[in-house]
Amino acid sequence: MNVPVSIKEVAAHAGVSVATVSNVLNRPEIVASTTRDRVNAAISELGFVRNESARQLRAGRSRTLGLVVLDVANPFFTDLARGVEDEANKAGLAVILCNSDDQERKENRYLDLLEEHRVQGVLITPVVSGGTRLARLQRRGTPVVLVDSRSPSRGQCSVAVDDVLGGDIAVSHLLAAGHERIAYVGGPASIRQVADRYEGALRAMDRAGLPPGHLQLIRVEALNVASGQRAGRQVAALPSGERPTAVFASNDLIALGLLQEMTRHRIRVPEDVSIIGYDDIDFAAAAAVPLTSVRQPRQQLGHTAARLLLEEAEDGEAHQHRQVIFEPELVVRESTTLL
Amino acid sequence: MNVPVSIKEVAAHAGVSVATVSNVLNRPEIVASTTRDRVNAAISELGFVRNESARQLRAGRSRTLGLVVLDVANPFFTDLARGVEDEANKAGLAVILCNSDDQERKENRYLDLLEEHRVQGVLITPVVSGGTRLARLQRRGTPVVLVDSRSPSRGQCSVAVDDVLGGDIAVSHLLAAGHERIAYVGGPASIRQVADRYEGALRAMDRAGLPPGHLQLIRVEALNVASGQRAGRQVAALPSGERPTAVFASNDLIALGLLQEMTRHRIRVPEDVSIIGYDDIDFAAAAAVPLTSVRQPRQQLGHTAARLLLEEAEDGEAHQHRQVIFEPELVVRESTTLL
DNA sequence: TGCCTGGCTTGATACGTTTTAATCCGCAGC
DNA sequence: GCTGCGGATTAAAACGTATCAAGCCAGGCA
Repeated sequence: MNVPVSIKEVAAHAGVSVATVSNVLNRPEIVASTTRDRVNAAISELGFVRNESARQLRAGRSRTLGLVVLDVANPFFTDLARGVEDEANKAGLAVILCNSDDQERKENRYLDLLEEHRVQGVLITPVVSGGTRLARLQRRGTPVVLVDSRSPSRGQCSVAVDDVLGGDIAVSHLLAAGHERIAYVGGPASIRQVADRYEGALRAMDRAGLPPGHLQLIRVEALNVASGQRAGRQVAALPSGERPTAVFASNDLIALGLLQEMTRHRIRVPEDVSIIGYDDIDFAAAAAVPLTSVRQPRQQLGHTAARLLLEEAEDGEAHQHRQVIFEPELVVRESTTLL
Repeated sequence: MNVPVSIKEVAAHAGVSVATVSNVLNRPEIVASTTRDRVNAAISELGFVRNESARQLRAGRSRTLGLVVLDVANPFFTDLARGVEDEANKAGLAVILCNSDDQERKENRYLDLLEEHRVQGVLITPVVSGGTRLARLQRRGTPVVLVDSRSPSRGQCSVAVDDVLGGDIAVSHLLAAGHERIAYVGGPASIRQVADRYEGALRAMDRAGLPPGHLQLIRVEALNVASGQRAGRQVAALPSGERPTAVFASNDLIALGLLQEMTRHRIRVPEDVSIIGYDDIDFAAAAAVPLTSVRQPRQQLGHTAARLLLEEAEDGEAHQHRQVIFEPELVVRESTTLL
């Protein structure tokens, strides 16, 4: 039983033609019930399993879709993936999850692979924004939806969260609590999310009548816990008179790193320093000092992106590209307090 | 350019036969260099992309492999997936990552899907151990490697970590630090990992001359942060004379939940209660009190599993199944201390 | 000149499925 | 008895690729 059985053998075994077997599989209602039963019996007796490759070849396109993320280890992306998966499953599609690891080379390799698989479409948070490979893929007819990144050209669908607003919300919360000496810990400026949140932070400062220079900027080289720790050591090293009373971290991983370093240096959170993160990943609530954070609708982001993609795959040429933008939401926990 | 171009059009454009084009793609060395150049020119000019479905149909099997995990949101599994991915990529294979979510129904659905895709093999941490669907899949010729779970029957390859030893190591560490009132927070007993770590813990107690009843057992219903918090509330509710001086959590997510709850109740870690986790996920080191934990070689687990699978896919009938067992390793940080 | 050799190239076939158009057959209506 | 109809079935073609056996041709040898 080591060699898979084909529709042909099922047909022979049931004494019908292959077309009938195929009909039983795809439009059971048009075949007479006695024949149907006979075919089904043959199928389970022989252990027949459809060959997806053959179906795809015939259909001209596959029943899968590609999702390319920057970092599978970041809970933000696994939650997003979860949303995509739900929606895809509902439509009977499988998801190929690819991890570009922030490297353009890996991203390109995966895009090639997905194109060879003739996926119905690609959901991607691109490493760089003007990628030629991605444009080419799309030009050749594969629907592409940008995830957590806005389309510059309106030539494609995209799903994102308003990060400027998010930055504004975060800093407004700190200002409302009486903080004025505030620092922003941002990753590489090339990452749009980082830049937007900074812009939002400045907007909030401005509205409060504070000059932009007033917001202290601490740069880190990546959006992970280790970088947050390094930033934390910088903050801890400041004399307490110059130390910010509140820190806005550009994501929760950074915030967790900061928090750990504060604790290690016996700087109390939130009494000495308030910390606010971004994303509201599950670990944020579970931190030793539960993190105040700006929540992004992660799963919904995934849902929506997948739905847009399916829509586009359905509509074909007639498709109207859409740019969906969600609003983030403040979640107050214990890591921030009144000054 | 919306309809993909096939090998046939490339052939026409280059003035050769389809066989030659195929040769250029698969065995370039056997075709004359001038022809090769002409074909390559045609390929890039027309924007030809191989059709993977057709290749697979012809080859009889796909160039992908399936990985089914219990919980993508658990960093243990994403790290493992990373290891699998590395190894698979090296062999030119893509990975379909499936999330069974601890539900047998979803697991079965994914197994069907993978079989229809004619994957080269399946790597799986099964929801239940005696699954008939899995056995059937294997009987029909798809190589299966059990991941983080030992094969009961030796009828298949498996990769696991010695969890009994891990439990022993954890509790021995606590005993050596002078703790005697120790609690074990375990998930559902049906999960092998949970049971094995418990057994190891008892073994260490026994060696130290302590009766099994001495190890306090706290059951939780799942291996996640929320369950850890619930366990933490139980522990905090005990009068301090009866409260364990050390807690061994069956994984890091539980330990993080415990830690948070201790902090909330002003029970100091490690001064009042030592906590040791299991897995050593990245968040363990980044917790506000960096967690002592029992490290599993997660990526290596993935590497090895993938390699075993590829071996089996290669060897065919002649394959000798292997059971690989890794040893866990103690990582001491700040959440445990001398009594 | 005829034959062989070896390097390249190619025609034909198969992989497993779906779908279209055609066929078959029993039966009602005239 | 013939026609037409409609439901059930089927033969055949197509999807794009890889491979095998066969073919072609230039050049070397007898």
